[in-house]
Amino acid sequence: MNLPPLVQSFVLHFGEMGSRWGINRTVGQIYALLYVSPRPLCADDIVDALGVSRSNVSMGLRELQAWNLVLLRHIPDDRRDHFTTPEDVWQILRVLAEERKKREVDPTLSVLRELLMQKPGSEVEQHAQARMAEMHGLIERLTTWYEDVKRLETDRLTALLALGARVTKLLDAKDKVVGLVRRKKEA
Amino acid sequence: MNLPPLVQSFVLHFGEMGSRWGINRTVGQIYALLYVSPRPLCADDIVDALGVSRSNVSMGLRELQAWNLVLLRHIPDDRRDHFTTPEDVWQILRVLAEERKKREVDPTLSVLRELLMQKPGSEVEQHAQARMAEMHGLIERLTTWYEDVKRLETDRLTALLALGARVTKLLDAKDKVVGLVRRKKEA
DNA sequence: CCGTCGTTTCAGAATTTTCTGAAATCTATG
DNA sequence: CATAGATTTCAGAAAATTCTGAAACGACGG
Repeated sequence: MNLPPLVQSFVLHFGEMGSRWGINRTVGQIYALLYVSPRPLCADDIVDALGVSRSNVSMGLRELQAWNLVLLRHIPDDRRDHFTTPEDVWQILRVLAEERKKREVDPTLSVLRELLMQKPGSEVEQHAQARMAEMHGLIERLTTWYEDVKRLETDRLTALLALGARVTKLLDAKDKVVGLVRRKKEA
Repeated sequence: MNLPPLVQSFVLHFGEMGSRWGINRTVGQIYALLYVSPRPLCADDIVDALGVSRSNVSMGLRELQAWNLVLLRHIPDDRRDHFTTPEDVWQILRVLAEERKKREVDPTLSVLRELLMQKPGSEVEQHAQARMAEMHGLIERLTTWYEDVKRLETDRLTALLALGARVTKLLDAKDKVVGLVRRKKEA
């Protein structure tokens, strides 16, 4: 590996973290490299930069494409495929959230649904099902919330984030206004 | 493994998913078993239920304790340690979020901060740093938002979730009111 | 203290995942 | 349609991880 020190540190860190994120080291490194690179890179650039085998890079890029985390770009007068990450970090966040949900949440949700359909055959199974129902409820709430907010445009989303916990103040205010209006109507 | 079918399916699924969640199969299974079990279990119960080695269970429990996902319970007149999961699923969610943040986000955040302190030595490094700054900004926003909302009590949180994307309506309303008040003041 | 019951540690075996190099496949162009 | 450049596939090597059984450890009652 032969990279400017700053870039190298970044790339190595992503490699390390890769395993905690459910992607392997090489994939993490490739992603990091593309993320900070000022221009699209082709597979051989990546081989040179990271010092891993050509085929490993090929597989890594394949996986990143499956994750929708890299984009294919074509450079004029060059037959080779070039790759970048989406420009906008918010876009990246969306993609990441979507993919993780698909891989880590949806399967569990569907298994839970299935198990909840079955008739419990004993006390123990009955209790188990009640627990599963709780979990199912929680996950479902979270995912519908997520489905909702993911549609928001970026500036809306940042506004929401900036608001943070103060949202509840707004909620209180709303309740108060609604209460007032209702009382007025009833009078 | 000798469990009621419903429980077995659940446990096996969690085992499978374990790897996608960064915990290993046995750990996932132990957790699932404790989650649906109507009473606390001791290590040997788990060995019997899952058919894995005693030491494997011991290590699994150790890891789950590190994750704060299981609780130690003592049963009167029994010297053995017994284990459960937190009763409240929301509590579990909080724990999970906290731990994942600690493991998956915080290290990256601190690396980014460190790299952003350094002086770039070239064009390429300069660009890389700009990209890192974008990522850092995004993560920081998210984490401060998270720090905010994690303090909310459960019912507040559910209210917020139920509201979903309609929060923005509320935001618009607020902006309107603020505008009115301001104009009134200026008049 | 000693023995018993329960838990933890740890070195190596088993398994799984990741990585490589060689060969196969693909594709644009002369 | 042959060829050269580029990419992908795949079987096995390398590395990492998970799991086990044996031994060490700890604590409590006698």
